[in-house]
Amino acid sequence: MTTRDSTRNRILATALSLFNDEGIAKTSVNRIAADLGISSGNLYYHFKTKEQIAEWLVRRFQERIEAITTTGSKVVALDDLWLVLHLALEAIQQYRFIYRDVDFLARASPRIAHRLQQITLRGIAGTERICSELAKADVIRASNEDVADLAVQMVLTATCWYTFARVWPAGNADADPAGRAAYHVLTLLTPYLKGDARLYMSYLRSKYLK
Amino acid sequence: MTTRDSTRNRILATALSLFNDEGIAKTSVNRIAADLGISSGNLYYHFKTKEQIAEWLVRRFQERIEAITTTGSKVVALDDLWLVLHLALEAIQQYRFIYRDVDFLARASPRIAHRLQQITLRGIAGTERICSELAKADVIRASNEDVADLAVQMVLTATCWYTFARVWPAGNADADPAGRAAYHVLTLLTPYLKGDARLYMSYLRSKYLK
DNA sequence: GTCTATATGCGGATAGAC
DNA sequence: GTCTATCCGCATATAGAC
Repeated sequence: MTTRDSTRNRILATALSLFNDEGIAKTSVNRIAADLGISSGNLYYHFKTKEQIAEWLVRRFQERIEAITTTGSKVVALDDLWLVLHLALEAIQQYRFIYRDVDFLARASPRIAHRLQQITLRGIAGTERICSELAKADVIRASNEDVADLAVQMVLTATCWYTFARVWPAGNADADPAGRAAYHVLTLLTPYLKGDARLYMSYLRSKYLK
Repeated sequence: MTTRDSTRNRILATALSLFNDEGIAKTSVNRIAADLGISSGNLYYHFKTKEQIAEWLVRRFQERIEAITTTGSKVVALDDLWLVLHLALEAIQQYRFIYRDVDFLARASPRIAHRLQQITLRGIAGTERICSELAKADVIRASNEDVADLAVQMVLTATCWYTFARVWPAGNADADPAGRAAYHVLTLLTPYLKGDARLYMSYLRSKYLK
């Protein structure tokens, strides 16, 4: 690993942290450099613009999300969905600036906008696949149409959760935010659940709603 | 009406339009003044800061939303919910900068953050009331717990819809965006619907999904 | 109420030395 | 690769004339 790679990564790490904590709009390139202890001239050597930094972070997020949603393991129980959801929501939380500042990002660069749309479409497709496997495994009872609607709703909830939590006081204070978020996404399945899957949901409810 | 009020209102109108079109972060006070054809000095006479402009817009939004959700008319059919939803989503669309830049706004001022939380809580409470009336009227079959979850999901979807549509290609291109959004919120009720309410949903589906 | 003029500072970005 | 120095432009905000 060359020194150059290392600095690049440290820039990305510091930027991610600042973007998450202060918001992209309020984070200046100078600030990133200062926090990292390097000169802004040096930073500009590695990234020509702030948008370029953001784009690389989005790219990393995409890789991570797609690694999660394309694991081809079989889905036969609610727990399998729970795991995937949890991993995805952890990633979303670690890169939470993305969905908090979606509008800013999409405006800043058409390439980022396109990448975000890709992520959404693949997320919905992956979720749809998982749900229809759950239907096949008799965990839920749902038509193809139901499953399609469900997948959209689940992805919407997952991606918007941390933003929504900001305006819903009951939604944030929590030791395990990703778990709480995953619970809320799973709640969408409630009316479709069959048999013991209902019991599992009750267990999750008791765990996440005090 | 004095001249002062008129200018104030024109500032708010221009600011709203620019916030919606360009985003708050990218809209400078100078730009608002320029678009309006007044000097920035004049604008500062009316509003000390950009946040103050935003706060007044949020206040107006709140008044409008609360006027919608506190209309005490009886809810006996899906159509009653449809109307309320449509009005709320039209308001959300007209003030769409609010939920697009929620994070920015909440950071900019604790008072705005608090106001947004108020709006959310009252929105959820109002939605819950409507849903339980629908249950009483036998339009849907849902427990109190179901209704509580449902209300949160509906408000989340309604408030985040226009943001989500930005990353979901299938969600935006539409002649009647508020109608489309309302349809998606109503979809959450699908599994709970009884009897002819199902037919009504089918009708909406055919109308909004081509 | 409204304007012009201006102070002040910060963020983005580059040049050139080491 | 990294630093220092620096330029440019824009945004916020104020002072004072009309």
